[in-house]
Amino acid sequence: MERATRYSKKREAILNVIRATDIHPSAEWVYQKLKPDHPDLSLGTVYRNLALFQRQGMIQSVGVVNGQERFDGVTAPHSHFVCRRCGAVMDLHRTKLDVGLDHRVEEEYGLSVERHELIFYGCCQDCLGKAEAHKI
Amino acid sequence: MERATRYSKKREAILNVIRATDIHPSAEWVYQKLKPDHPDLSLGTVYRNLALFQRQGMIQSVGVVNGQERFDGVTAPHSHFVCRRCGAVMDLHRTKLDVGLDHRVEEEYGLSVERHELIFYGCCQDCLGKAEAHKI
DNA sequence: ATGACTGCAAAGACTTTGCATCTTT
DNA sequence: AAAGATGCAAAGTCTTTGCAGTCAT
Repeated sequence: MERATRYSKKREAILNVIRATDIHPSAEWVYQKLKPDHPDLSLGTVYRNLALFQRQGMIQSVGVVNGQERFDGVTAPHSHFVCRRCGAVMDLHRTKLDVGLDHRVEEEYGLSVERHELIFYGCCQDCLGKAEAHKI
Repeated sequence: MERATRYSKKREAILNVIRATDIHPSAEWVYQKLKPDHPDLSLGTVYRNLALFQRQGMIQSVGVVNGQERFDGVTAPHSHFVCRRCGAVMDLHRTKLDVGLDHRVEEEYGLSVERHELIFYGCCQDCLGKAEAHKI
């Protein structure tokens, strides 16, 4: 059983920052974002709370991009796109996956499936534009 | 342009090891597997060659599981299952994804899509069994 | 007061890299 | 001989953790 959690101003702030952005931030990004308003915040606290939020199911990991784990405050199922050039992670809310897919995989392979991730890799619009500009 | 690559006994061995298994090994696993036959192999060489194989498109990363990057010698599109308990990564060859998906995402979002990954997370059969045995 | 939360800094884990040496061509 | 490949070990990144002090209940 997870021990009781008390209120904490910094914990609240960390969750708010994650929920207020759609860039799927890393721990470091959250830390930098909060530093101005919480000068005494430490990176360890960010990591500890990210881990807590994950255990509680309030946020999810989108995976590791360029060595840094990226998080998503939206836990409803949706797909992601990862730019291999700049590391941007974006939501693809319009790309729906079959709702029964998890269950079908369970049946077919005899596994217990909790969730799935559909991730597209490529080059984002920004980077495509920059690459183009560079060539000219 | 990638500089020319010469033959190397160890490089060949590394690729063979990856191609001979379906466990989606980590660098460390490849290293340990080769150590008996190549006592003077170094982990750095494994990393360097894994990076090379990736650039050449001979292997692909399946992502980072429990802190370690995992690789797949099969580059043809297929889905994966990751056990959150033991970290096992397995192929789901029977779970096909729409072939035109990449292209449709490109059109819909104005991105350049190279490939996608569909990964299921849950508990594998082995771990389900162990959990069951533990309860009794 | 109790026990959770945090800052700080050290430790850990994985990966990358510089350099001298060995191999391939 | 020239240039790539490797071993070794140091360095680099990101993340976790121990401990003493602080804060919520």
